[in-house]
Amino acid sequence: MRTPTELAQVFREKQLKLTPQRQLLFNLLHDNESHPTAESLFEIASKQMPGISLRTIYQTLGELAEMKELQLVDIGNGATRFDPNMSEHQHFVCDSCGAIHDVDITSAPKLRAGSADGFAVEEIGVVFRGRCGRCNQGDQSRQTTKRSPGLQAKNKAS
Amino acid sequence: MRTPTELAQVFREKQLKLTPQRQLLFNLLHDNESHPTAESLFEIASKQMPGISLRTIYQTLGELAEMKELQLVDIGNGATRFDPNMSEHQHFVCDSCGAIHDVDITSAPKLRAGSADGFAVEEIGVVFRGRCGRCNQGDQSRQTTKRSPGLQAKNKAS
DNA sequence: TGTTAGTTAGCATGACTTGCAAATTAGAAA
DNA sequence: TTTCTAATTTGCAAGTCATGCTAACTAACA
Ligand SMILES: [Mn+2]
Ligand SMILES: [Mn+2]
Ligand SMILES: [Zn+2]
Ligand SMILES: [Zn+2]
Repeated sequence: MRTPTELAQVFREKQLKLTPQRQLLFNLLHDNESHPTAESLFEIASKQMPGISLRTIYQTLGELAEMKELQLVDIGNGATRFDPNMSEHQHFVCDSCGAIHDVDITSAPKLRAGSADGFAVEEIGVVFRGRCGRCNQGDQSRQTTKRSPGLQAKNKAS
Repeated sequence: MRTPTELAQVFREKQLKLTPQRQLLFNLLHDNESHPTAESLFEIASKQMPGISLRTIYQTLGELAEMKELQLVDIGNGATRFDPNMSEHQHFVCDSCGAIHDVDITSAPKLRAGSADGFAVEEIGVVFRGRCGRCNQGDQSRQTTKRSPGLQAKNKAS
């Protein structure tokens, strides 16, 4: 994603208003590597701008995504994560703490879906799952990421 | 996924009842390569067994998943897809017709997340997107897969 | 055939998003 | 600076997908 200043320029050119809500989000997202959810951004934004609407967060995130200023990262479970880092990279999701880390697949050559099958691949999404370094060592801390609650219901610890 | 007969055996051993609902699903899922949603299975099942509950479909699918008899395929958008094919393979999702096809990555060597970062990768999910052979040629048929409706709202065709 | 633990069916509830319309406001013109 | 208006923000309803809960039901076995 571009800098808040650059984005302001882009918005002006498209006769989109430079509202304080938008500017705040530009700032919160710039260089943000936490892969936040709309909800988490809402909480943070609310501190600096009490009263801002969650609806507006979704709205703005959607606009930025449409403008290719950020990408949506779908990790299967839970809310969509937003990523201002548009460079080609993949993600590692920690099943323990829920954190998402960027992963650059330098080694693995470009994947190719069998074009022989007639598929026109436009996008490839890769998500690694496991436990991050911190969660790996030490405590078996409480699981944050809920993996299909129901599917584990039967494990009744009696 | 194993055959309906084999599954019956497994269920008996685990003192799980062999209900007609379960048997029906065993049959509908066996060798099913359509990557159905719970809803689509429900519709088909309803024809052979009017009155069957969608809740039961979800319930049974969850159990089978827990038993590693089928896997959940998350394509980001829409409902979860269920896949009785447990062999290691990836998926291609057609953005035009929504169909999901199996893809065997023979060429691409095993991906590895930088273990140097201390990540313990347990699972890798890969989803290819694009247009399938049929949708690629001929008509630019109506899009079935809805990609973030809101994000395209602004494209007002006036 | 009776007994009972395992299942099903319905409906409520929850998580995450989007639709909608009234109220508000940024930005340009007067 | 005041006025004007199209763009935006809000709050709330509604939608989609999935799970929680529990009364009614039944497969399986003695
Ligand atoms: Mn990222
Ligand atoms: Mn498959
Ligand atoms: Zn972690
Ligand atoms: Zn297609």
